[in-house]
Amino acid sequence: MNKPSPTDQQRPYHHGDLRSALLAAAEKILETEGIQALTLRAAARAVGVSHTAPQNHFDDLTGLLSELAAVGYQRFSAAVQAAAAAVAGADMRTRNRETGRAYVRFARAHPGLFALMYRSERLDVTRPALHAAIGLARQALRQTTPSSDQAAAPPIRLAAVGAARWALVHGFALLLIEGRLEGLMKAVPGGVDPDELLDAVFDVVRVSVDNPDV
Amino acid sequence: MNKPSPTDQQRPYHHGDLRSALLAAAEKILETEGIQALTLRAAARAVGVSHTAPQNHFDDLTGLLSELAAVGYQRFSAAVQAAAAAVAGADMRTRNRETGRAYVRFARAHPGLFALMYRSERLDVTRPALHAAIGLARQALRQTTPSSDQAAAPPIRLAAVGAARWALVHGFALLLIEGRLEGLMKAVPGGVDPDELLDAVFDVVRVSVDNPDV
DNA sequence: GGCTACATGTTTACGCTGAAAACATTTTTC
DNA sequence: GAAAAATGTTTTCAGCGTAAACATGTAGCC
Repeated sequence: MNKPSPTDQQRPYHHGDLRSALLAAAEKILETEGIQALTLRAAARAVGVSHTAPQNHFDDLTGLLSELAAVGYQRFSAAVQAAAAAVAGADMRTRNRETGRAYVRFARAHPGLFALMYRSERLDVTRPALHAAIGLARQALRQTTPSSDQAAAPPIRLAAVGAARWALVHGFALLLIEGRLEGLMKAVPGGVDPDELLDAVFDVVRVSVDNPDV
Repeated sequence: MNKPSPTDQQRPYHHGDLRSALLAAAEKILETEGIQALTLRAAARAVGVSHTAPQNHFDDLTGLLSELAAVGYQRFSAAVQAAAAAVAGADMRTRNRETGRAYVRFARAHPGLFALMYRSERLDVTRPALHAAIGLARQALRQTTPSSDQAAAPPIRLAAVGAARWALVHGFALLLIEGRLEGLMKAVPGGVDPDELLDAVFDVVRVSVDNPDV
């Protein structure tokens, strides 16, 4: 009805790349204002589009969050893989430490995104993009624990090694970004930063299929 | 205005113990329908009270969630402490394993509550009840890692031991209740249940201030 | 070139939610 | 026994997710 006035010629009816713009805006909101502020309408507002426009690209809020999580998993996989590649020749202990560092580094750099990625109640894992991205991440992580040196251990022990490494790093990352390690870190005379603490954790932990303990 | 008719004499104007009733209803909703269904109004409906009545006891939604989390921390502390007490005489490795089992057992028994307890964006940690309950839990966990045998190790190593144990068990619990360990568990021929996997994790992990590795 | 299908945005509308404000009913306190 | 406080209710408002109807631009097809 309204013909475009000279001042709003800038904005054509079609955005051009609304999907990407919405994802970028959503990530920004997630990292600056928290996940409770990340709404469909807020993302639409940030891009300057009507509040139902996102539905065309993501169906509903779960869709937007899932696609955003998929982006997160892709970046996460790339980061882990790059870290693993950088120490490809080293022994397994070094490789695991380096990928663990990358894991925690990612969580610290994108705390909101990382938390979203592991908040399954808001995600739809059957979405193709998310499903694929999670598979990619799984693959990136698994390649770092090939246990090529300890081939024929009991399967449950191999599974336990994988679970232990994952749990250790994942738990550390989550506790860290939730601020739960603050007390522990401040209790050390002189203070410790997260990187130092993580290194110390690696120094203090041994994960092996042939653990001599019982 | 309306005098009570014979049929609703049952419900006096004052509930009697609305606060407790709301907390119980909230927990039930949390565990059966998930955290996104846990609203002030839903809790009020479940108890059969006006939708603003909860405000008198919890101010707002953050208040309700925080008080519920406090209840969770209290129960959690009791469970961990009971587990520790049951093996009070044993060596440290046994004590840590047993408290770790209790940690994971609690998370599995109350997955919604456990997730809420570590979802800080919805909680107000300055609430006295929650603050106190978290302190209690910290204390219950700390008493299991006194490292009485390794007294004079570098402080950062002691901190790392605590962080490592916590991260390992916490990460395991979270990955487990989010279903992220399903693949790992199914990959083991014959199948594994979470308890077995956790035991295997403990078998495979060694945490010590004097780790000989480097 | 023109016409039709489709993709992409907008407007409108509805029910749910959190929350504040004004009010009603008990209980407690002095 | 009256005043004050605690506890519930009713009313109201704005923000949210989502569906439906509609508008506008794009792309394929003849």
